[in-house]
Amino acid sequence: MPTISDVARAAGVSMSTVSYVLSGRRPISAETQARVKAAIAELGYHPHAGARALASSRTSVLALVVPLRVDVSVPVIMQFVTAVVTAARTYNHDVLLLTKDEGTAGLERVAGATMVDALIVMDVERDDVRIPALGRLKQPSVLIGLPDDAAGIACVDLDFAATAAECLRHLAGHGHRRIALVGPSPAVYERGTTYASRFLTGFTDAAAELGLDTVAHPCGPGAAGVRECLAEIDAELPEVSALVVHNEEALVPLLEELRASGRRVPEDLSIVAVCPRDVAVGLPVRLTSADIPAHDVGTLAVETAMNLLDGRRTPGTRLLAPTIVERDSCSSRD
Amino acid sequence: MPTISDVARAAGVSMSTVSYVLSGRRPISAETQARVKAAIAELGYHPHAGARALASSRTSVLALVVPLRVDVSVPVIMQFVTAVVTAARTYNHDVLLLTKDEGTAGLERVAGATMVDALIVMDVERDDVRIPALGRLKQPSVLIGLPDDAAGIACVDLDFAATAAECLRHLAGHGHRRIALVGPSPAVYERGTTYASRFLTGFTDAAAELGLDTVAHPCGPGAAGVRECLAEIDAELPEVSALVVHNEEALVPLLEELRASGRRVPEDLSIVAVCPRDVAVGLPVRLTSADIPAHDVGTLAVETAMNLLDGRRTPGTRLLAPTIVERDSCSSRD
DNA sequence: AGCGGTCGTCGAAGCGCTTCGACGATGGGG
DNA sequence: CCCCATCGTCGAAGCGCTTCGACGACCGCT
Repeated sequence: MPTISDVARAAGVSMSTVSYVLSGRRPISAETQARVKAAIAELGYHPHAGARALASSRTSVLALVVPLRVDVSVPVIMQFVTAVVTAARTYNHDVLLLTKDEGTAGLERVAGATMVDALIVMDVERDDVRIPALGRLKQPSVLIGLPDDAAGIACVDLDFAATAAECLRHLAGHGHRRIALVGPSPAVYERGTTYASRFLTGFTDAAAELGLDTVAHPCGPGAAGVRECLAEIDAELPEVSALVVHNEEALVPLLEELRASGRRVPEDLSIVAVCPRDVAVGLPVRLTSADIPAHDVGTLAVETAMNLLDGRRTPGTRLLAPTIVERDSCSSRD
Repeated sequence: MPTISDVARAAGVSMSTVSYVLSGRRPISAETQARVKAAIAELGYHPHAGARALASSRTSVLALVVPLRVDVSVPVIMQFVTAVVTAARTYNHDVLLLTKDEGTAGLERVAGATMVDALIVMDVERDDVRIPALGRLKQPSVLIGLPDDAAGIACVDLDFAATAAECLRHLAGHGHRRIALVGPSPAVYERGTTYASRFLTGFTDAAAELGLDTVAHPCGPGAAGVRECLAEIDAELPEVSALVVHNEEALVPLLEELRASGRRVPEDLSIVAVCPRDVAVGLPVRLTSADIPAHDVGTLAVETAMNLLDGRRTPGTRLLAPTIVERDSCSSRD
């Protein structure tokens, strides 16, 4: 492995000159640059990450904390992950993958050891113990999600309250007045994952504002969860004409259950789903959906982290506006 | 951030003593150890990863290369990833996440910069360009998968040929003689992902050996792919009584399509699927399946990497034996 | 002609850790 | 009783890089 001084010797310059060519932090003449770059290419030189980190106290690595045990759909998580990794690479950063189950210790380990420049944390809860821990680190962090007390922390997420309102507005625009929310699994609410409650609040508020008759129910896993949820909805809101489904896992069994019980979508029941586009179009009925912009959120999280690293002040919380895409699961009533 | 010399001063010993307490590479008296550990705890000392890497040329980081664009099911990939991350932590290592689309450059970057101690590479293809590149690195690597020429490289995977044979044996044991393989998407074959061809070869060989009538077809994405695949199977092998499905993505639309066309599982058609357990039990019909042991494979990959790092010789290729779990999708004929 | 200011480059001082050789202090064997 | 191991600890030399201060050379002014 050649070192920077091998390169310097080969190019007939000093180590510092090589370093400045690489970092661009001081002006170097075109000819010198060319000679240095040639030497680098010829020797196949790669700067040693550890040495660089030691001397500069920057690592070019981002930590990404992902949930391991999940009630939220795996493909969605993976979309966030790939968005973050891809975006990080555009800033010449790599991504160190931590799992949520390491809790606070994992954060402290990688931050304390100066393994990363910044942290991006997914799946934050209402009153997440990791938040105070993050505050104590010397590295900046960005949350994907929105805890109760987001003071002083950068947060990025979809605006779930607005999304719920938009779903209702869309259905109301098609003449629906009796609408039910099929929510995430009860476990998600209990854990205090705030996107669930933000969506629910948005749903309830918009329903009141629009003068709609609504009920909301969490929906447990599997066909059994779906059946139970539907039964409760039917009992509490007879002649419901539309469903807002904020639960990806429930989508397949839900459509199956409706089909089995002879209710056609959208003729008998309209559906607006909250899910990534590819899920919406991959089902037997192409669902009208509010997109979960995992890619945008992940990218924005990385950008925010980079701004923080550059000492730029950033808005504390960034909530992305919802987008509804009309497909085949929504009919009009009048 | 306290450094090792702060700790040394606080404990009244030299830096090297602190270092030896931490690494255990030289004997240190119990009293001294206690004093040092107390100082470490009190100061909240964390060794600086970069400095450590520079001095010792070991990073305690593993690179994991995952496929980004996938025809293989995302949850399965995620299972490998979590297995690798979890196993790595038991060896006090962290995981740097690379995506396959960076190709050879990504490997060379992290290896050249000494960011990682070893590499674990998923989704290797028949004649993967990354294999020669891996050979050139100074770090060892472990493949999850099996290329054509696995000489000199550590590989870990499920024994797909044996798995196929086992599936056929299971069905033959239930009296089935006319059996079709629903394979991965054509794209998977074209890309040269060898698990597909290994499975196919195992299927064909075992069919001959058992004297079965079989056909094999790849199965494109979505409901359309399934329909086409089934049509071809029915045309080429009338009165087929069982399906071996080696394609997770096809499972949902396949069951849907069978239901829609009035074929009951398992009364009219038996199915053995190749997929992780949770997928097999999460469908309308609980499928008899050959397990994809993502967790075991991931763990074994990490163990292999650690052995390699310790200079231990390891068997070049480790293929895990299949396990078939009987559920509700297989009926007997006689 | 003399002065200040860029520009391009160099030298050297660390960054925080590991590890090698050395060295007193014990202890056991001949 | 002496010698040689062994044990526990220390000092110092790097590991490969960044960065700060310095310093000629050269420019355009006055």
